[in-house]
Amino acid sequence: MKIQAPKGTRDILPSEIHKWQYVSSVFAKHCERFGYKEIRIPVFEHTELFQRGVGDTTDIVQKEMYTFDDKGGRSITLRPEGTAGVVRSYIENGMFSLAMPIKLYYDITAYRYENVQKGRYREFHQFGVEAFGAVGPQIDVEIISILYMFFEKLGLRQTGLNINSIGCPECRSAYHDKLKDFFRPNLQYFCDDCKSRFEKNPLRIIDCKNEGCKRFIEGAPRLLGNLCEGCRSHFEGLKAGLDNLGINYSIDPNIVRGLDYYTKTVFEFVSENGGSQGTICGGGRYDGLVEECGGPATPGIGFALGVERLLMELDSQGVMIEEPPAPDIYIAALGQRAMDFAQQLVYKLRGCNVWAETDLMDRSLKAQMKYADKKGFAFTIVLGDDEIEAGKGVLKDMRTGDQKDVSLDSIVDRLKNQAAKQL
RNA sequence: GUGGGCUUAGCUCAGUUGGUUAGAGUGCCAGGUUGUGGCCCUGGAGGUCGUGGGUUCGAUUCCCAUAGCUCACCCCA
Repeated sequence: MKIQAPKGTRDILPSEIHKWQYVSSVFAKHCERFGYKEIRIPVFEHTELFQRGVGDTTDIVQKEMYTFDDKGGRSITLRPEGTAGVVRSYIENGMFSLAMPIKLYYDITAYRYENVQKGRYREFHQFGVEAFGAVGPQIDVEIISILYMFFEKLGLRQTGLNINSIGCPECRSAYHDKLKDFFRPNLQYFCDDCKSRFEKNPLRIIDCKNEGCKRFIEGAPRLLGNLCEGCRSHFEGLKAGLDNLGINYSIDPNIVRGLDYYTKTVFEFVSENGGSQGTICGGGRYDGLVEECGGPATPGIGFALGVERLLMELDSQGVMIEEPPAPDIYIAALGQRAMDFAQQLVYKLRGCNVWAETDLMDRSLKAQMKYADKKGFAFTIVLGDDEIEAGKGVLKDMRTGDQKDVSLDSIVDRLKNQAAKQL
């Protein structure tokens, strides 16, 4: 039986790697400009971190985690997202004693055991940002502006920003009571999922897509209209801050985010090209998370951006990503003397940062030329006994087909100081 | 967890109303030029026709099961 990549994983092949490298490097430089530093966290953590951090009631923890016991009997889980690990690191490394706010970004893989479909994989890539220590809405605005400008830099259009506030524990518990009072008379008619949500997180009942439930959801009080004074003014501050920067947004009271740790601000960027996996990026504030994970009470906010979905969106919007550069020069050699010389030559050229290759398969001149053509070399040098004897090589421009003799003594110096393309 | 579609060469796909050695295009390798790529011509390698079972004289083709891929629901990046 042929061994295949596990379901939901895929190879990123050399033919497409330049796209990944491009978005990663643009993202990294972009974040640095906002004062964020990269953090690298483990692929796996103790299972408990995600149970506490992401939340026991979430789909992620309930059914999507890659969890196993290691040989020491510890329960280990492949990270289903990045925030929990970053928070753990923040606490473990005492970052709360560094200059606030702490501003971090990351470029990671994440793992969720789900059925795959377009834009959804079991191993997927996320760019993320987390900021700790800032209470006010200014940091919310900065975080969102990172994304807004990032999409602009990449040349994306029509990517909609939706924002919402889901309140703090105080106004949420008051609101939960209100919601429960609203749902309680009809509780018996709700689906099983909703019945269990009723106690744990009644907020999520509103999201239920079940037709039977929808009838009783209609007219339910909205959290956005029931925020406490602090949360209300925070949300107002966020909107004013976005307006101040000219960032367009819509208010979507239905955004809840599937992770339990969110408080106050939640937001997402969605593709307007439809598609069921339209959420390219999601994020929000998590003021209780650091404390929940055992650290000092510290406000935080961040986002995660799906790299697969970002690339899909770039593709569907026709945004071109520059092809990798063509190789500089191929040394085609005939005969042992010439081949030995060619080996020396490419070695020297490589030492001078010139992209040079020569034959490794004892192939005919014709086959070597074919290779140079297929790989897109700008130039070749043909070397045989005659050339070695005369101290010259035949330099060929592969695009035009023009050939001319070049001195072998000076060839390295010439290529060292100027790109082969300019020869 | 639930439902639909698909599965023949590295890739994209034909095909067989069940019948000797299963095809094309493309890609790869080589030759046509014993010192020259692209175009063209010729040849070669490459397939247990997803896997297992059944029906049949005979199955890639019909039936059943199963796996994988894919799309969608839920949820999410």
